[in-house]
Amino acid sequence: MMTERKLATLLRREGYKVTPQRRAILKIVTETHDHLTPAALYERVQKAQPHIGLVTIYRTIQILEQLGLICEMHAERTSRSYLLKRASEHHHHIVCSGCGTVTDVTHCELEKLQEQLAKETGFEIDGHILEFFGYCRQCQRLKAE
Amino acid sequence: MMTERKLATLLRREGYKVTPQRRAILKIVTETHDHLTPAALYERVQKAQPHIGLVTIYRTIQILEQLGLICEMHAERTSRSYLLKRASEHHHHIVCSGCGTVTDVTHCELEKLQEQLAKETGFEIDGHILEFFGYCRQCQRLKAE
DNA sequence: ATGATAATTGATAATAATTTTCATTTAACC
DNA sequence: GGTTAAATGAAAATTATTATCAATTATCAT
Repeated sequence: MMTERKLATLLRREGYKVTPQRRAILKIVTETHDHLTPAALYERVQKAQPHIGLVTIYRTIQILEQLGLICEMHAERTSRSYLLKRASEHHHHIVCSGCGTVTDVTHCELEKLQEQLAKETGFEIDGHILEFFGYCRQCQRLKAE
Repeated sequence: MMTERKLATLLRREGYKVTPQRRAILKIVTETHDHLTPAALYERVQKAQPHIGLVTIYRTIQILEQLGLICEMHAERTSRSYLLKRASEHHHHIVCSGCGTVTDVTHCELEKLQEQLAKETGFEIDGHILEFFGYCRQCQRLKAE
């Protein structure tokens, strides 16, 4: 499991400083199971670090993304949103439209389809994005009420 | 094949007026094979309608999207981008990272996977987004040079 | 064809998301 | 503890998108 401490070590190893602001961000990111926009992350981090600036959030997100430690979601449109990369292999997400909880889908069987499509279309296919959305158990109950 | 004229008829049928501005937008959208951001569409439409406002582009895109006549792309992040919906059924796209050309993938076999995932995770899965990216034949050649 | 009417347009301003700049502060290393 | 390069935050700049509103215009019934 990825913890704040492990992420901090990874950052340090890459030459980044581990500041209290960054530590607070790492804490939130490792503890949450849903995807967060920069603004949402900012709001949560402020509780621990009231004087943090939104810019710091943006900058830290950028670093974490470059190091492949967080994933960007694709289904959201108004703002970007991110979540901790829990699975190290290639994987996809199921996102709850109700609460934003994200579950990983680690068995991806699109490579065959991808090869077939490459033959059919002449494209050299480098990758794909795939995301499922719907309602998690809890939100299904809430909807039913 | 979808033409400017057919789209215009559909708009009129839905109670929308077909203005010269909209006609110019429809023309570009039906003639291009890549996805366009509002700004890119604006730039192209201006050649035919120099006095058109960017707002009109946004508004027309919104109508076309509501009527299901264009698709929004998911891979782009800085701005939204759209393309004519050529296949009426559920389908996906292969996008060229070089030139932006989009090819439809009309055989989607994710329903089974989706059912399986629903069982495994307890999610009620409503849908998915899937997009492939890589290089089209022409851009492969250009890269090779 | 013409005129009435409601929708559309475009200029402008407002809002939202993201990035840049730069002087000040600070984590990491010795 | 001191040095140094990186990080921070305030503020401004940029980019994307949406809202407002007076002037214009496509459509439809004549």
